[in-house]
Amino acid sequence: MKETQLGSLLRPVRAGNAFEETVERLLQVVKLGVVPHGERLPPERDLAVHLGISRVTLREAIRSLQEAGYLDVRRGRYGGAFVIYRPPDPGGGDLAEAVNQMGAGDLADALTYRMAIECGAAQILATTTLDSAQRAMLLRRLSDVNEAAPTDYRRLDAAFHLSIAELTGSPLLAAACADARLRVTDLLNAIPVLGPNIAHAGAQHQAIVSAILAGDPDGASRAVAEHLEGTAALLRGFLA
Amino acid sequence: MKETQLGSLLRPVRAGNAFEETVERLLQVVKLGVVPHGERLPPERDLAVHLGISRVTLREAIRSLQEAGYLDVRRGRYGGAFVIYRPPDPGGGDLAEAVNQMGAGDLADALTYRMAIECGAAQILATTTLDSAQRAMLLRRLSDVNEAAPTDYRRLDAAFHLSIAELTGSPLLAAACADARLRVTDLLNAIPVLGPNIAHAGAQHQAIVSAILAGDPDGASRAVAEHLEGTAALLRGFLA
DNA sequence: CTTCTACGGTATGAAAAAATACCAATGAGG
DNA sequence: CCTCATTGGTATTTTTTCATACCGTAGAAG
Repeated sequence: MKETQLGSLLRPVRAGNAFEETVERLLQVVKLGVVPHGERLPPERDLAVHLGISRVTLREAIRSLQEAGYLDVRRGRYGGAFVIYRPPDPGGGDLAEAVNQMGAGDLADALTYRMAIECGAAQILATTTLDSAQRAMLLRRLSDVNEAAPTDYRRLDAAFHLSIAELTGSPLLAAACADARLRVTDLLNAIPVLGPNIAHAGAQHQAIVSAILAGDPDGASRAVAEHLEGTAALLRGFLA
Repeated sequence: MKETQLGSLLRPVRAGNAFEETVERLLQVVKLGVVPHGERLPPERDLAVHLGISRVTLREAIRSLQEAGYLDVRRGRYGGAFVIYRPPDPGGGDLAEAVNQMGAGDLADALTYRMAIECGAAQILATTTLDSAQRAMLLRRLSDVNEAAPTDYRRLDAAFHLSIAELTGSPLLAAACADARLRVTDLLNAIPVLGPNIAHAGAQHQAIVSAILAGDPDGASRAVAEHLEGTAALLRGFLA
């Protein structure tokens, strides 16, 4: 009984070594399309500072991503680490395989976590008074994703969801939201991007934004819950 | 515009060195009263495994807490690291000082984060069908905190809040909830535990549990929001 | 076609952290 | 009392990570 609480606090101080964590982080930046195909990552020195690691460790991580075919690293001025990864076929991959690569418990955990974070974020944003720039940003992200080509859909969808957390002004919340999304990226990428689904998701995105702008926390939260429950149910279905 | 999103993902891979993080973690276990006065921490070897660090690093952290007067370490069988820390006077400390030790931005961040996480967790728990053991646990935690002596109040309050996240069954969410609480522990400890406040909080705790058991997500979320908003407003008031 | 400079590439020594093995003390139980 | 299992204490080596300084390259600008 007290053991549960100890477990929540005495969890690992660090997920792995600096190298592995860095590879993972960069990989997700690439897979999420935050730095899209053809673009380059920030210079090594800057990146190392932002990630809070030494340049040596960062370089090891970059090299492993280079060898894995995600990055093209060029030297000289105007050089850098260019993303050559292309998001998987929007037609979808082997979802069952992707789901089973992750443990059943881990999947449920990730889905619950994401649901809580994103509902909470939307709810908070709906209670906040947004200035015009913030409203513009939100609407911009909404139209971006709802007008996206299939190839860019996942990337812009992620950007939209993340924007909600970022607009709350809480870096902690934004980080948690990014983290939650990262845990299901591979699974989402395996789901085909189909017209009807996009249209449905688009309406839900619109509902989320409307509730936020209307200052309706319950509505915003419920809209997010409905939106996420769709994919969550789909993913859970592949556990059996 | 894209810079914000990069910032959310290219944040530091690790908060500090292993030693500092370990000290911080253990300190919060002690301050939160998860291991109460007189009890002992798990054996070093177990602890090191749970925290994912080497025993050497763990021992350095323990020694610094020992020197700081939080722990009494005894050797031999039935020995261990015993907590000798006593929670601060429930009469409250210097709140203004505690608030100003933390940056204004950090405080707002922490409060927003906590609000989102706890609202989300309560909401999710309210949509879950709880078995009898889970209901019993929730009610137990509720009565624990609502019947607590002033000395134990903060500890049992923390346990109650954390239980909500734990009962969702998501370790990630539980960890996030613990983390959110830890960020405001020092501030809460500086707030005097007064009769009227306890009574008020008790009613709110009751409302939260009722909404959860009634399967009312919006109500649960709103109850949590109201509960947290009280202390949040108080803390924010000390920023000026 | 030279220069300038922002980038990646390399080398080296120090520090932090981990892995491993072993020592020492304590106190309950026989 | 003595035993012995469990716990903290110590020492040593290896691996990882960091800090710093410096080298090499490309390509735009002149």
